[in-house]
Amino acid sequence: MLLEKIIKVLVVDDHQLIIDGLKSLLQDEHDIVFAGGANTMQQAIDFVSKNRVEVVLADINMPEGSGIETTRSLKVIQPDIQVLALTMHEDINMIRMMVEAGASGYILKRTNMNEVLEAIRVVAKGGKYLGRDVQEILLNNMGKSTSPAEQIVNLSILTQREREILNLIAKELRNDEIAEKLFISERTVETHRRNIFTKTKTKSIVGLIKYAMGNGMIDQNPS
Amino acid sequence: MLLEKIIKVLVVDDHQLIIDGLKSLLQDEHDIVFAGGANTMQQAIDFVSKNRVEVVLADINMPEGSGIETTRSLKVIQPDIQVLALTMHEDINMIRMMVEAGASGYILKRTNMNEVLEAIRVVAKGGKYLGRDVQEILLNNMGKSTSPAEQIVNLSILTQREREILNLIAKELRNDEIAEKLFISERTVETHRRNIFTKTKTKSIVGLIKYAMGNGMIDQNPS
DNA sequence: ATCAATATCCGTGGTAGTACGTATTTTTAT
DNA sequence: ATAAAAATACGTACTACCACGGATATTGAT
Repeated sequence: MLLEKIIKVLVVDDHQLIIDGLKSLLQDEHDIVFAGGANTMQQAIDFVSKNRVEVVLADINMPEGSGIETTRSLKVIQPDIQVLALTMHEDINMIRMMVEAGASGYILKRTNMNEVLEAIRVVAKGGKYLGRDVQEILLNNMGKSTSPAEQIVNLSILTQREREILNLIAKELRNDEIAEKLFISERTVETHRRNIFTKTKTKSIVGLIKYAMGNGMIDQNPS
Repeated sequence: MLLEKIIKVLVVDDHQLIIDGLKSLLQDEHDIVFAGGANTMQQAIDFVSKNRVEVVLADINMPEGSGIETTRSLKVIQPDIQVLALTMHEDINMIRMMVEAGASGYILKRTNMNEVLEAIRVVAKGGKYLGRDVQEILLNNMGKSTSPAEQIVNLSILTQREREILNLIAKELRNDEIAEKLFISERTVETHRRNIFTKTKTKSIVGLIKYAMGNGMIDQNPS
């Protein structure tokens, strides 16, 4: 192509190794350049504030801060930036929410590099890209949830307090221990707990923990 | 160096993207060659049966089959093979178990590529390598568990039945539902459950699910 | 032949979480 | 200024899970 523009890509992933790997892969392409890497959502926001990039290739399952919020922030800073979500988990709701938040594409880590390159080129031109497997998931789950509107609103994000409590639940604290720690009544903890279940559309702790781990909502570290 | 031998490396990871990334990175090194990639433990075993490799760089948190068993199998097929465990999770017990199973090194995905290359070279020479952060974790957790011997024996692996039940627990079935499904008494399920807790050294479902997800013991897929 | 591991089962009692409904205060957004 | 969202709190009844201690049948290894 004649007037091809070089696509500057920022890679966001909490695993440095993956950044290194993608850097190496992107460097082999003539029309794409690795602009930088970020290990946290905050670093990504900082980078985008100071440097112009066309595409952000971001793992959205990261400990601090959801990919949804970050995507919104990035779009505010640079409205024409294209966010390409990269994730291990094939969560139907997450896909919907990311698209809603302004992501231009969604691909799974199990896809190969060619597809990632294709996706980068498509979104850089302003197009939308959903990985083949993602499309399948979407098709297979058609109608499996209530109307997108209300659902996305509810699911979107837990409040700060709810996050805090979710993390303590994940640390295996009992309700009474959480109550003591936060200087609130055990009843309040119960209420928060119920709201967390409702918002995450989970019905048991098992489901909640899987959801939370899958969405990087809790720190894996024992501490 | 003069008589440097080329190190052939097999990369095992369920995410094709990571294999692609590591391939690209390894290709830049003069003394290392990317021999192949495998997406499952079985593929890895097949590959090693047919091809000679010096080092297996493997993500041990994969859905089907634990990294421990696979490491043992690989060492049986090619006793002088060096297994380098690569993982996201910094689980003290997993580290112990992998080392016990014959792994030559253990590094976290959040380390950078230089360390990975260093690790590959060290283990290829027959040395042992533990990532800096892994060493820290080991130091910080000194004495936090009982004598290694008994612990590893107990922890090693769940029985088939226990795995089965663990998976049903992870699917959010209640004890009575599991009992019904497996045509056994609810009491039996409770007993298995107790044994699973004991073996995994977890004390609550929350801990158990985190452990199981971290060690790839359960299928993430909803199905 | 015997031991260890696995898988099965029971009782009894205790505890933590769950469902449901309701309500007040504080903060935030318009 | 007013409405909506968030955080706080209570009661009552119910259920699932957990702790403990025991028991038996089956299998496989030595």
